[in-house]
Amino acid sequence: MPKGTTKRRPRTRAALLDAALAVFAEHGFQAATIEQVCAAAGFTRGAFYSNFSSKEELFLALFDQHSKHILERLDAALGAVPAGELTLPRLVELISVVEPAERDWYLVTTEFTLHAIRDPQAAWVLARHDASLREALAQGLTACLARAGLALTVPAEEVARLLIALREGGLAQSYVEPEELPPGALERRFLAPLLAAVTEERAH
Amino acid sequence: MPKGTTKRRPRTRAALLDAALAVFAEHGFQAATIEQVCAAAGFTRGAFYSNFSSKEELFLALFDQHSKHILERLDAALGAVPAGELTLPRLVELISVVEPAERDWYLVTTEFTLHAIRDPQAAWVLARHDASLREALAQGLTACLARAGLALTVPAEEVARLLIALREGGLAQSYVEPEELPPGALERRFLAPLLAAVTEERAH
DNA sequence: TGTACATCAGTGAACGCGCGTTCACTGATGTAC
DNA sequence: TGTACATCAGTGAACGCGCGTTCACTGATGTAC
Repeated sequence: MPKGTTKRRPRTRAALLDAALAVFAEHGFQAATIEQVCAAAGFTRGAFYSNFSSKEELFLALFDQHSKHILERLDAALGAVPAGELTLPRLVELISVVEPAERDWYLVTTEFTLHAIRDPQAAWVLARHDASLREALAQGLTACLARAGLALTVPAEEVARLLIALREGGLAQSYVEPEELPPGALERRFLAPLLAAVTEERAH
Repeated sequence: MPKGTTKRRPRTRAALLDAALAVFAEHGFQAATIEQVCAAAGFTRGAFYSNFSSKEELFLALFDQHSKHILERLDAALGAVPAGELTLPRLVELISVVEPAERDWYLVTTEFTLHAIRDPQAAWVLARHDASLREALAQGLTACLARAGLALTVPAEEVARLLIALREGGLAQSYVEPEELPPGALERRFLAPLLAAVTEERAH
């Protein structure tokens, strides 16, 4: 007689989350129906309510999953560069990378941001995530620049804010007209002069 | 016997648009109901369908109104600076201004952007607006810098893209946590070094 | 300036559909023996 | 290794409410005389 959750459970939940990402990205949170999510995952609506208490909770869970994912990826990317080989152009390239899957996440997380601007509780959740993302980015950036013999002349966290704003704002333009502005192009063009403007040679 | 439209018509339409901005900003396009818009404007739903063919059309009309408004404001702002008095700090301040009403517009136009990323027809509408905004910004910026004795070293239109990305991305962060990052703060901090990095003294 | 009347503008009840959520049930899982 | 059975997981029909849209009607507008 099963006591806790069975092996199926986490797989079903994961399938629903994957499906939700795709469906929310295609239709938006409000317009997307639970039926669509369940159909995409190969389940019925009952299965959904067995795993999530509401559509809203699904949205939160999806955001939460992304939060963890993006932090891991950032740590991996900024940490995995061989110490000697880090030049400014390589750092720029590192920051400018936009994966294809990013589009769906952009759509969902931007919608979550709008939700957060309207709803204090969601704002708190988003703010906490943003803060840890900024911190990780600030630390990683500082460390990377140090390895390239450079130091920031303004607080790292504010530079992190700038980079995030540039990425988000750039992606908005890119996804509306992908041929006009490929994702990451704005960073590739402006990041080097921009970082140069807020760094100096480090005395060691 | 009235032949064309009466005086009431445009006033009703304007009232509905004003109400729609407020209601869409508060609840989002999908969650907002036509009943809410009509109530806020002081009309019944019938009046709405007498002026707009659908909720979608209202959204488009609202975006269209904003497009015109923002272009006018940009022209006014960049054009109205006394020729002699334009310094880089003043230009930065000019670009960094964020009006209180901007928040509602940010919510509605960002939602429209997400819509446009999903829908080619909306994308076309948005792209046309963005293009004229970029052009106006590029021209205005070039002219302003010229008056300050400076010239851009990269295409003005790409700098315009950068400024727009920075503003949109910055506003997203500001509106989630207004106390942490006041609207326009990112521009005020980074615009001067950034512009300095992409301009040079003009030989004349 | 007033009045009649054709047209325009807005009213509000009704329709109908779609979707979030519930619930009684069936099948799957996995432990105990 | 098999089997019984308690619990867990997912099924799918039904509910009910809310909202976009329609439409027959009433009141407002403004021109003609």
